[in-house]
Amino acid sequence: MGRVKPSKFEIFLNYKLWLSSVTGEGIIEEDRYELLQLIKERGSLKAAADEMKISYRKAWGDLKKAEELLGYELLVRQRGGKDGGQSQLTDKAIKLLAAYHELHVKMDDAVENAYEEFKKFTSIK
Amino acid sequence: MGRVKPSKFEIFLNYKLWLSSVTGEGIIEEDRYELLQLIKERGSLKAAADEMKISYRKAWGDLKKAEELLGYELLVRQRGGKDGGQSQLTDKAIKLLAAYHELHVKMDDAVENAYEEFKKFTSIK
DNA sequence: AGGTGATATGCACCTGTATGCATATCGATA
DNA sequence: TATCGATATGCATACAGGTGCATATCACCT
Repeated sequence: MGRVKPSKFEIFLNYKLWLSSVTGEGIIEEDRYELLQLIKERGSLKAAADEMKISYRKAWGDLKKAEELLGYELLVRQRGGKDGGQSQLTDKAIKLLAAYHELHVKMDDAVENAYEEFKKFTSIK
Repeated sequence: MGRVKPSKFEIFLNYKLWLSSVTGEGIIEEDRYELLQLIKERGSLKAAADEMKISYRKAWGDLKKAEELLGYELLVRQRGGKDGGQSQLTDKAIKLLAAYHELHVKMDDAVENAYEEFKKFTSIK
């Protein structure tokens, strides 16, 4: 979520950006982006969920739904083995993350600009 | 809520913009903007709520909370009278709406641009 | 072969938010 | 001054999404 605080005013300007299916169901938004990012770093869904302090149950369910909506896999999962298992991002997932990030950066800029406009409003009062 | 559909791809790009208090509590977002807009046109909170198909109870509660967070009134209410009563927007409310709208227009542009970036992603596939 | 720890998934519960319902207040007009 | 319809507000219920818990599966390592 983006956030800007116009000075001298107790109003904050926020925005949320997300990718969705035709039906409007969310695929990737702020939290899922972070979750995927953490999985990429930790190589584990559980570790990522723990870090984000959300239940593994939810993290898993969210990703499953996202994959279902996208029609392709976001994770390469491995069960069993030395450490019990692990998960990595697929190439598509990595590209999707990059695209989302790109979008977010652009939106941040836009909000920053819009903020100027808002300051005018606050000065009119 | 803004929405753009990158062609040839079943993914939609959405965003939501809202003003909030320091604590993050929402003051004005899409729905409340529309509600206020309708009140402006109809001169009635009830009529606006009906039109939006939300309960009067909720509409009323939402506005009350918004006013509370802003620290000033959004509506000039009148109870009783010929038609039972009516509501109009205060000057501040009108300015706030205009400011919000301005922000939204800017964001729409930004999304439109970001959309180009996203198309690149979809072509990589 | 058994232990271990992450992935996989159903289900019951919990909690915050919306909806509905009930009721009070108010004031111009008939 | 009685009526009517919108504003005002409490409260109980309905509902959705998240959390926790339980349980199964899997495969490397000792």
